[in-house]
Amino acid sequence: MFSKACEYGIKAMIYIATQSLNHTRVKIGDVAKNSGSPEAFTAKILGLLTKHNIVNSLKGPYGGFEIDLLRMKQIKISEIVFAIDGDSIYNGCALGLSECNNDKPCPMHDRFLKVRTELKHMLETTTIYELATELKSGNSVLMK
Amino acid sequence: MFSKACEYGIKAMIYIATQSLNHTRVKIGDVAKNSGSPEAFTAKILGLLTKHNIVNSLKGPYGGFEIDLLRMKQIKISEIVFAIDGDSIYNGCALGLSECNNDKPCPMHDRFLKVRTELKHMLETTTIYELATELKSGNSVLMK
DNA sequence: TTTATTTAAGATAAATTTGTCCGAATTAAA
DNA sequence: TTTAATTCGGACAAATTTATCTTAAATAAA
Repeated sequence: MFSKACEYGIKAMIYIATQSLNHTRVKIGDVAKNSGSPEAFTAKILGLLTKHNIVNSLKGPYGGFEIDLLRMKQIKISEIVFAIDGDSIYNGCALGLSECNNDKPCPMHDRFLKVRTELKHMLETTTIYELATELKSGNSVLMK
Repeated sequence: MFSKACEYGIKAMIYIATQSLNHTRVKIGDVAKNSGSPEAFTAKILGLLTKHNIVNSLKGPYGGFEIDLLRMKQIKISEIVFAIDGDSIYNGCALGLSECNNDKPCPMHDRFLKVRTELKHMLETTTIYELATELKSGNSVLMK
């Protein structure tokens, strides 16, 4: 469904958020370790998210990643997915047609639209804050 | 969402079905041309679907691919997806955790389950026959 | 039986995604 | 100002997916 890059990005964001709730800034090594993702690859993805102002980074000693509380309540999972995977998940045709719309739909268009609308709605109404608080309270886990 | 292999497989099946409705057996070249997919790759995927008894093939002159009418009404899109992409789309965790379930859910588990259940239901209730008749009647198109 | 036509199967190649490595830039503290 | 710790950026490498090519096997017709 999502690319690996996207999975790592979301997991990293959730972990950083849980730590930011404690006012703790985290280094990339911590992020990788606590989200069960490869460090160098996760670093690259966080660089991308930093550029998109989805997460905040500071270089040097005592540096690392953080998300401020206000921002954390605004950021929807859809923004992370969009920054990493683009809009293919929202607009791509199920059968890969480059032009697939209500006028000239692929055979699965209508049926697929319903599923995707629900997916989109879910991603657009779920915040990093929600997922982070649920994780923190032990209602979910980040690692297998 | 689906792999390219899966997209090609579904499109090929729909096209073959429209021709089988006319009692016309089709060669791989026709399939590729009329479904807008690469010929050799589509051939390989149809080989896989043939092994799974999802489509019927005949070698030699006047050979090609066909689906009999009865079978066409039984085959669900889910079977094609499963034959090509496996069950990852149904069982894979949104965040890639190897063990993600109700007991130890990833942070997106519940929200994702809802979307996936709908996707699964859609794939399990749509037959090749339905998609082929809709295509044949001009309600949809296979090529951009 | 020979020939032409078709799918089958496996080797190979190209493209994309996933992943690592290393040096540069930044910055806090000594 | 020097040093150490950190992210940043780009080159590189590995793995997977996508795609092609070539030869074999099957089969219908002449």
